[in-house]
Amino acid sequence: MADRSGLHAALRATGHRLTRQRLLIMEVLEESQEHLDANTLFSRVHARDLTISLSTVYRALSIFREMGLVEVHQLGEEHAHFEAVQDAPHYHFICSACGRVIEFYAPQVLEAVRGLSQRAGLKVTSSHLLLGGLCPECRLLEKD
Amino acid sequence: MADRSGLHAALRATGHRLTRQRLLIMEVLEESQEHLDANTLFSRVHARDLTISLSTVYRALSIFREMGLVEVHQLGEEHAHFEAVQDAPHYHFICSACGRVIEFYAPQVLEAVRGLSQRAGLKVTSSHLLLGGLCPECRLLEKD
DNA sequence: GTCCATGCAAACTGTTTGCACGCGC
DNA sequence: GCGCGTGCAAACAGTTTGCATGGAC
Repeated sequence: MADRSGLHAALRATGHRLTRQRLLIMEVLEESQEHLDANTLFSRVHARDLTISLSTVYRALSIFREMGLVEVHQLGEEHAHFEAVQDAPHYHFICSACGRVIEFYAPQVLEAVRGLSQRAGLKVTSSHLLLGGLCPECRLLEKD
Repeated sequence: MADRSGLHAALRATGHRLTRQRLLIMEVLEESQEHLDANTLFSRVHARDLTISLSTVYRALSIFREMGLVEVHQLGEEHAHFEAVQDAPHYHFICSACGRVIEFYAPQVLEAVRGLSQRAGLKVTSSHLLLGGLCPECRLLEKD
């Protein structure tokens, strides 16, 4: 999806146009393997294109989300964080001391969810597991 | 905790005072086994005490959270939802069609988290698993 | 040329805060 | 009586929206 033509095709398929701004926003999103909030994403995009506006970033994120290209996470109860979707589903740990976000994989969770959805008759289309606590470093610091 | 003396003791232990407002807010929270957002909670509380204010609700929820009496959930990416803590940890499924929230238990998740935290050296103090999708009813409706 | 996408500023929602008064202890 | 807790209104942060212009197709 990192390539222009892939994004172009995906946009056309959903009735949207490929614009300079949308291309740039998706590029920055994919380059930064982090969970950017709207402001950080905006400043990175703005650094490369001074005319781009914050609302355009929000609007692009909104349609990317509808298209399934971007996921939204509510980390740490504050504002939203965005990331380009990846192949394998993953989850997040956020350190309450330093704020660092650690990604992890947990196939057992997927299995548990699958079993549950069958038993309860649910159709599960998204799953977010968010852990909070202390990361290894902060854990040591707190020891004293 | 539903009783006045329990709340009183818990508040005193953390250097807070028992007020008419805090007692009422906790009562309403415990009566409603739902995930109330601040406005709903406020209106229920307000119905019994016309002088109470929304900021008092927010302030009470804030100290209840610090005290570990109340949990906050970000359901459906909108505003926060609050609920009195329960004995067993549980998780949430939210139907994207009707908005209904279904609680469920999944001990496998706890185990997966425990294994992960040992391996990665994390100290996990909170875990939220939020599933999205279609509930049994809405799933049938969407079939056609 | 058509109509969607953009930039700007203003609106909006959920939540927090400053201040003077009131009440728990 | 001391000092925290309250109500009110104003501030605040993040996000969305109305409108006129610009650009994708």
